[in-house]
Amino acid sequence: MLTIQSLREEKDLVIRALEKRHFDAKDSIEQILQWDAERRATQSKLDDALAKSNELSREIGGLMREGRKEEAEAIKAQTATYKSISSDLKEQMHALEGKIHEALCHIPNAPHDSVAKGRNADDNVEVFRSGDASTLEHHQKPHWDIADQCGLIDFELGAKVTGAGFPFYRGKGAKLQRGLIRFFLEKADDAGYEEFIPPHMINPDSGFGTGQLPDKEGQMYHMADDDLYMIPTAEVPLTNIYRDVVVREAELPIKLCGYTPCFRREAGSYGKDVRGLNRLHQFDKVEIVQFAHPAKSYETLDAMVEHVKGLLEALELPYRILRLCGGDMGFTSALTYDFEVWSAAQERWLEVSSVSNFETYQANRLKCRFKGADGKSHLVHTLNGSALALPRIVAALLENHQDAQGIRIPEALVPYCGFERIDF
RNA sequence: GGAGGUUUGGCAGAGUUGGUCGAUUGCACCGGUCUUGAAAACCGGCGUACCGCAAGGUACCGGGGGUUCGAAUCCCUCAGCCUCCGCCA
Repeated sequence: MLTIQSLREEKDLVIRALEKRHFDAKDSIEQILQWDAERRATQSKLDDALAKSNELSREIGGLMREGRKEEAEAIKAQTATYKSISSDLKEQMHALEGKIHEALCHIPNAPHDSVAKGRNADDNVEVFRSGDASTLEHHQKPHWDIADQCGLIDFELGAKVTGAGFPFYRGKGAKLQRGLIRFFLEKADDAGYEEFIPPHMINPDSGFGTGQLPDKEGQMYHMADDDLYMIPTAEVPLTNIYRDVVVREAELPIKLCGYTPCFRREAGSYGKDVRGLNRLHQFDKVEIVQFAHPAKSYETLDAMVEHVKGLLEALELPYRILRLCGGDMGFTSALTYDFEVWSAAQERWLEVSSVSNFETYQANRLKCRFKGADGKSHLVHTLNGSALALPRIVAALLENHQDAQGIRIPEALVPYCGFERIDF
């Protein structure tokens, strides 16, 4: 969430930035600042009342030690008024803090200067394109037909055992999956990201830390008995490693990566969006996460974008990079680049990665700070990106690299898969 | 799942017959003296957050709640860790 300091210091800037999301924050920010002023005034009064009763208690302590019981009793009588004053003030404080917190939670991150205003995906700005995004003239089969014909992925079996959106990968389909995961992890390792295998369930505190809660509660699978959520992305456990942690400035940037399955309820999706591998309830992803110095986080973002580009180049897939407009950006992000690969048979772009800088928005919730040269604590900037999400990559590989006889595995991937082709 | 123990500042570790305890001490860390430099020794400093222009004040001894004029110290509750038993890949 936004820091109260940023609202105090640069309210107008924040309001103007949020307009790019078509989010009118003016009233709620004014309200928050008013509550904040009340809160501070209340705290002063509360502190005074507590100071007074602490003082009386010390006096009583002194008198009791000296055995002057009656005098002590007399002072005791005075404490009652301060006690009721301070308990009233405490209540007011908590109420105000609660309201401020609640209101802050409902304001999305302020977009970076470079973010366009825009309403939806149509207003995203294409900043880079690579490869030939044309339609295949012959043998163009959508990936679900190929997956079925070659026995790579069994959607019906998944539907029987679990439900729609939980496919089985089998044979070369499973090996391709495993090969891609290894390929992505090795590349992340080469780039200096430390590998983690995190838990696949998280508690509510972690969900709050990265911003899934309370905003996206309905998108996660929830285990009611234990109050745990299935992770929607490795971002959540990886980023929460540094919840309530003060790091040394010299440690930054901290680079983590991890492979996990991801679980999403995808409530409200339908039609061609969910056909085949386009949208699943469980999918595999390698995620990269960085904790960066605020002065350097946009360099870091650029480096992460370059890393993802390198992966897509190696897989020889046509892709483009979009800078998301205000209206299409996630709630917690300040700047997001989406990567989309071309699906030759579907003739559409499929999102395979989203690389974002959250600036201090997550760090403020996480309370992840570093001690600066000035001796003071500062919030870090957090960033993350998919590198990469598997299903749509598999879809694009199957569709774009098909010929009359089958599928060609890109050279870079062959050592990880152990085969060069998948024959029809 | 059952029984017992435990949870204190970056780490280690005092303090639990409630009363100048936000907390002894050691290590680590920072500054200084000494030294050509370093080590050692000695001296000083050293938790976090909030309120306040400041002086200063308030809160925090796993989380939450309670008793009390007053709680790290007592009670309840939840969680983590350790030991034993049970169950189990």
